Amino acid sequence: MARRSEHTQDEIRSMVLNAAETILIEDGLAKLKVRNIAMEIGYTVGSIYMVFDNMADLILHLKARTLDDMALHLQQVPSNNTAQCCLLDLSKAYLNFANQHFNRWNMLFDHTKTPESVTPDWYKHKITQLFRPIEYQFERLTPNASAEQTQRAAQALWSGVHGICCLSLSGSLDVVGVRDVEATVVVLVNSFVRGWASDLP
Amino acid sequence: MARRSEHTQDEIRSMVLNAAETILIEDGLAKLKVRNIAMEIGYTVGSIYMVFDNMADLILHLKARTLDDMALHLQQVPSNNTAQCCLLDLSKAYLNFANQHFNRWNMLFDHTKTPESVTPDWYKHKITQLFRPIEYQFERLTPNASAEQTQRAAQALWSGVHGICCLSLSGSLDVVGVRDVEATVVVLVNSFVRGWASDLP
DNA sequence: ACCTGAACACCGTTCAAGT
DNA sequence: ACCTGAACACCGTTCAAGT
Repeated sequence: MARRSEHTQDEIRSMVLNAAETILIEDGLAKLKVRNIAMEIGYTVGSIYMVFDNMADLILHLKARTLDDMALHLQQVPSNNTAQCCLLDLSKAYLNFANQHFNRWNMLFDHTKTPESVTPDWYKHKITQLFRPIEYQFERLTPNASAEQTQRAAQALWSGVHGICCLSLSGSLDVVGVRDVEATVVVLVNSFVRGWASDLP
Repeated sequence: MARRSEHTQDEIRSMVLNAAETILIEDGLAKLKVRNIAMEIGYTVGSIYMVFDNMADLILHLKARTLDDMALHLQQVPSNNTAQCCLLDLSKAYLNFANQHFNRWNMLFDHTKTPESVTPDWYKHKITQLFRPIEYQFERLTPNASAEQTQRAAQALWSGVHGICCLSLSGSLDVVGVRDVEATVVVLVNSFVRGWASDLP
């Protein structure tokens, strides 16, 4: 046994990542097991621990990929409209992404698989970057606001949009479909933006 | 062995529930195991399956308890102030509860332990009731709004507050402490309420 | 050096067997 | 009827042993 050398370590690493992502998308995070992945790529469980520290490490990289895809998704939203309109579109785009890539989006907020381990800085940086488009629109909306105020507004609204997606798509809320969720998001964004702008110079 | 009859089924049931809650509070949901609970109450694992269908069933009842406690916590917020002030206080109370009972609050939004099983109606009803105080304040704020509009506003704001707690307390956001989170919540509530009220008659 | 696969510790759940 | 505890299936992780 052993010593096949059919693939480089880097190749195996991306094979693992791809197989894991496919399982995640199709069956959800709960169904993602080392033995599944190993089976899928034609290696044994031990091989996976050659290229990833453990399951938590693997999942962290799956999360990173998802954050990257989400960032791309948000970057495709036109930013030259009115600020309020852009914020609406960004929020709808977020809801859209969460809905279309439900299992991957859901994974982002599952903290059970990685208990109390410190999230690396490069991962936190990706999250920060995700807030940039929203912050940019708030800078356009209220140019005289301080950087701190802008950042807080972006955090408040973006977290708010996330919260609606969170409660709605997870079925905690009694909302019918995605259109219904979108209507709630629209109410949040419009009211918030109007209220925020009316207070700032 | 067996046939001790030291406790009735109902007694065992509440012993299980209490022991589980203690473990949950002290060590978090990830550390809650059947064998832990059995050890704690001086019975064996099999006994737990006499009084609960399975772990998911037990956790559901832990969630229900937490929702009840949260409802009590929110009911203690004075409701005779201005609507905006009351909504602020309610939001702060929610943040407060999430912070003080972090492990129990966190459990409410962990869907990994109970995969795709239908949430019973009595549980959904508890969630609906949790939105009542917020809806009530929106009724006071904009008396001419339709019931549907009021409900949507309550859902938008309350989900928003939850989203901030969610991202902040879980460390996804780069916020320093609870005071910082509260400031973000204040921004959300104030802006939203002002924007909402300015649009409705 | 690379990879295997058996082994380990630890889960939730079941159920024949005792009293 | 109540409760036990051994057994089962299934996890993530490790590591001595092969090539």
